Amino acid sequence: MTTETTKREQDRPERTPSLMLYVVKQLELVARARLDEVLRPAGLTALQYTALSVLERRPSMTSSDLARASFVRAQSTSDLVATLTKRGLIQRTADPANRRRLLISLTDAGYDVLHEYDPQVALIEEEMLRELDSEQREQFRHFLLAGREALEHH
Amino acid sequence: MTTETTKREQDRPERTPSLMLYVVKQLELVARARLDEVLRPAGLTALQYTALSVLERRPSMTSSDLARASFVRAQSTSDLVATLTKRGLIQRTADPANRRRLLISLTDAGYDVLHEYDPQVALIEEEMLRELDSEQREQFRHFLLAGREALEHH
DNA sequence: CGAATCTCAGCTTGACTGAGATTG
DNA sequence: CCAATCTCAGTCAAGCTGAGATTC
Repeated sequence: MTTETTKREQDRPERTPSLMLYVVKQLELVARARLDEVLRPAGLTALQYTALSVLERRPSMTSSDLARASFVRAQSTSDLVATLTKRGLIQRTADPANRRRLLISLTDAGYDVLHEYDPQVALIEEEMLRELDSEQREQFRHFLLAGREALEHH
Repeated sequence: MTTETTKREQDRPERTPSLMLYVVKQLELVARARLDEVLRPAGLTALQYTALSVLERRPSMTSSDLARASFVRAQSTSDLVATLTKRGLIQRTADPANRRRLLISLTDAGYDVLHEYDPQVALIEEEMLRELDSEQREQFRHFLLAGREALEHH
């Protein structure tokens, strides 16, 4: 037991208010839990749903592109891509200009399942922003994007 | 090949600007990557560091409390607690008032390693908030906390 | 040859579920 | 008896590294 050597409370300096880094993490945790809950009937995880919506926004990505957009290694997306391909939600076709690239795109089924959940996902988003007027929402978005930009470039 | 049945771009409605839910996730991803990078020399993950700082803020938690604070099951923290205990960063002592509760607290070593990284963690935080003045930082914090609150209570 | 991409194999972390023991 | 806690065992998801093949 090391109790004898434990600093007493009053020997320890006060800690600053909880880090915003930590609050960001908590918000993401709660949001993902809510997303998973809504998507469970479709047999989709929040990660898979996010991948589909990234693909819709930026069609004709390779899995490497998808990985970079998600800040992970290219190898890590292979299971994800395999699963979504097997379920017929995405399709891969060789890039005619560069045969080592396999371009991924949404199938109609992928497009449909993605938008089937739009209303419920929008509801979660709306709930998160409930207290905020439209000006505050724009500020919030700006703060989040600025933080991401600032940390992204090493 | 399902190319024949793929909807053409112009048949698909425009998608709304990217979800804030998604931007929150990206910010968290980048921030965690930066934290892991800084903590690597200490052999600590961002998760472990976060657990230590939660424990400092709210001493004498049980692993169940810690789990609740992190929105995970109590069983999921067992490896984390075991690892930190083995490394001598936390200690567990029976609650005299309730012998089935094992109270977790930081050891001096845990306290020291936690604060050894304060400056570097504060730098990441500062970098994330670089563009924001103090009023904006308060707003940002408020937005994050309000979002967490709103989503938390189902 | 070098850089980028894709694939395969194996590993690690951190969640999860379920069952059982103990305590209040 | 019930609820909460802790522990153990097994599973699963999603990252990682490393190696090898292919293509530009």
